[in-house]
Amino acid sequence: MTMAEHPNIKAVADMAGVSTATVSRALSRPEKVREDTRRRVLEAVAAIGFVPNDQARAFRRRASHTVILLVRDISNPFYLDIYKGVEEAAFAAGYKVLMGDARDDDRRIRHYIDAVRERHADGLILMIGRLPDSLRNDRLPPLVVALEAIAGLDLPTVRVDNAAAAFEAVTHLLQLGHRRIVHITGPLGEHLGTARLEGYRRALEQAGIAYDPDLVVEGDFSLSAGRALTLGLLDRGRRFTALFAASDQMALGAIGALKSHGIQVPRDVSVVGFDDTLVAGMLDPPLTTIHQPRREIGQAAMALMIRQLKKSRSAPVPQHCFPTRLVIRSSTAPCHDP
Amino acid sequence: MTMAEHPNIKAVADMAGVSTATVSRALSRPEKVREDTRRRVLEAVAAIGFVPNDQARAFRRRASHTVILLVRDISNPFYLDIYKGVEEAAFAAGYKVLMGDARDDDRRIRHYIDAVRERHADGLILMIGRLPDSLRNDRLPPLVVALEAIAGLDLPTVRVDNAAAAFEAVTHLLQLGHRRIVHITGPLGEHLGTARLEGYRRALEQAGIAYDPDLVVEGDFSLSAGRALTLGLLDRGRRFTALFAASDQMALGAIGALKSHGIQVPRDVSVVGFDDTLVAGMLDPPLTTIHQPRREIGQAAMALMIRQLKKSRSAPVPQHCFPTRLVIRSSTAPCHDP
DNA sequence: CTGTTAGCGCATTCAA
DNA sequence: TTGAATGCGCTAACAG
Repeated sequence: MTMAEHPNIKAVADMAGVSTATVSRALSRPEKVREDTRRRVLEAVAAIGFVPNDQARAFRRRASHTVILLVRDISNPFYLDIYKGVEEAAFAAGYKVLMGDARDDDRRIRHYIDAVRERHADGLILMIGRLPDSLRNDRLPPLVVALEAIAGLDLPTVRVDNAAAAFEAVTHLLQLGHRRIVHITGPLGEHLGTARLEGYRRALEQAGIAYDPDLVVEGDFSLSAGRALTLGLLDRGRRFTALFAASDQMALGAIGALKSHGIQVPRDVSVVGFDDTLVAGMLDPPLTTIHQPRREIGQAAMALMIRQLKKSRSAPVPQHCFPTRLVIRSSTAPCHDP
Repeated sequence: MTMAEHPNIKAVADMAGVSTATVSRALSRPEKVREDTRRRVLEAVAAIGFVPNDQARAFRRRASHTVILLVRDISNPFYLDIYKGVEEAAFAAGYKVLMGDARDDDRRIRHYIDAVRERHADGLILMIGRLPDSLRNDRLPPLVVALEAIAGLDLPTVRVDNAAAAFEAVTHLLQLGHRRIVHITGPLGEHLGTARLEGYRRALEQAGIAYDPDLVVEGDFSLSAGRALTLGLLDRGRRFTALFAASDQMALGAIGALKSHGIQVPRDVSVVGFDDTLVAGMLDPPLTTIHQPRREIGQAAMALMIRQLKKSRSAPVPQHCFPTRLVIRSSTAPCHDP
């Protein structure tokens, strides 16, 4: 007698001398089955080497137990720890995680949203700052937003206080005596960009320093933007003794640009980043930056997702806020400039 | 008349005045359906807002069109470009990619292998160096190995010539006049570790330099290992003018250890890494290292996977070999030591 | 080229 | 507590 390639619930039922319904119950809702029946079923399962076909189960239950984590740009190591947190929470709850790369491309974003309609996934954790207009009118699938905010949409969110974090970063520079502080922002069409800019302004205001638009340039979080914008400032002859970048990547680009002009960090210019990515501590000099508890944020986002999926869209929209922390390393120093 | 929450193929069939089979064909194998019938079906699809339930489709076809990419440690940015390549090839072919974190933990590895038995995925792309013994006897799911090798298993593989790459790296150091060259290896129980060590030995041999076991220490690719092992060598008073680490992470750790002893790179000691990760070029000094075409490797691995899934386990085991390239930056310099 | 029919494997009624 | 029967949505024979 040869064993079936993929024994099914029927084979188990036959061997255990019960019905398929009982096998199904014994496996999915053990409490609804008598002790010794359950034992017999489990023995048959083991004997036959039965593995439930989760594809069929998902089909029947209309739930895939899969969640998509959609990020801006997958090649940013920033997301790795987030993913790790999401994956851990998912793994523990029997969920799988699919990672999606939005690349600021409407077609790709749409594709991942559609994946829920096609039942590949039950919901999405968004780490992007906007949705294509073409989607705004559709009925959206279960969503959780992590570290971002999508204008006009009130969604369950895991966030940090970006303005407060930026305020702390800039205040650190002010306390070191800096007065002419450049800010390379994120995209100003999105919350991440405006909130950090807001913190920058508030810090200056509190210190009684006028806001100088010449010292503020709009970036997009990328290394190349950080480099190009800093070079632009230097070319235009802007004078400054400190620079606050809205991401470590841009801080990195800025440092490269400064070095290429023979400007030393932190001797001539202090630099603060945002994110505390892995590289931040390895740079020369190690970067002062804002740390976010990425792993915990990922876990919380997944927890929110699971909750939403279980409660079938309950009323209150949960907002989970995590603290940030300024990590002071060696890229910032007292201002020597009068 | 209200629209169904999730219109199915039957609704489309009714509206288009055809059978469900025709709708199915019109969508999955358009060439098997007459032009105008197809048009009518597509109109109905659009009118109704029908989205195929891929869960049901996968269930019926017994294929999930999902592949798992199982890596050693997800927090290593090295894998991001690989993932990107895999995802691109998958996206283009209508496949999804699930990323799994092995963490050198048998339970986790087993879990991801089981995911195929449970029909979550059709196969796995492995970037790990071993499988738990408990699995060796089982019938394994479709596998592709990328950049690694699993002892005793002859699997479709995308690889680079690690020995040749290491040979090139060490030869570079030899040409700079170095004679006492440390090698921090990968795990010597696995191919990645032994192959690179082999290249190191061959390079020394060709230069007529005796192999000195005191200069070779076994690491595990991690930053902390690089640091600790280098400190160990220094503590033991080993003298060397160059160091070849089997990963950038370990090179990073080594540089940190050297700096902490006041040893400058590359003035006092030249350092070569392996992988050309993002940080390599940003370090101070920028790291000389071995570059691997990660994105292409990811694409090739996915292509091999798809081929395997389509051809239902054909006979010849494809081996795809990619070239590596020594990227010379500033962490290596001529030897000043006699 | 198209329709009819029959399941895929499982979870869930409804009775017993 | 258990079994018989039903159908999720779709695709794949098989006829016509």
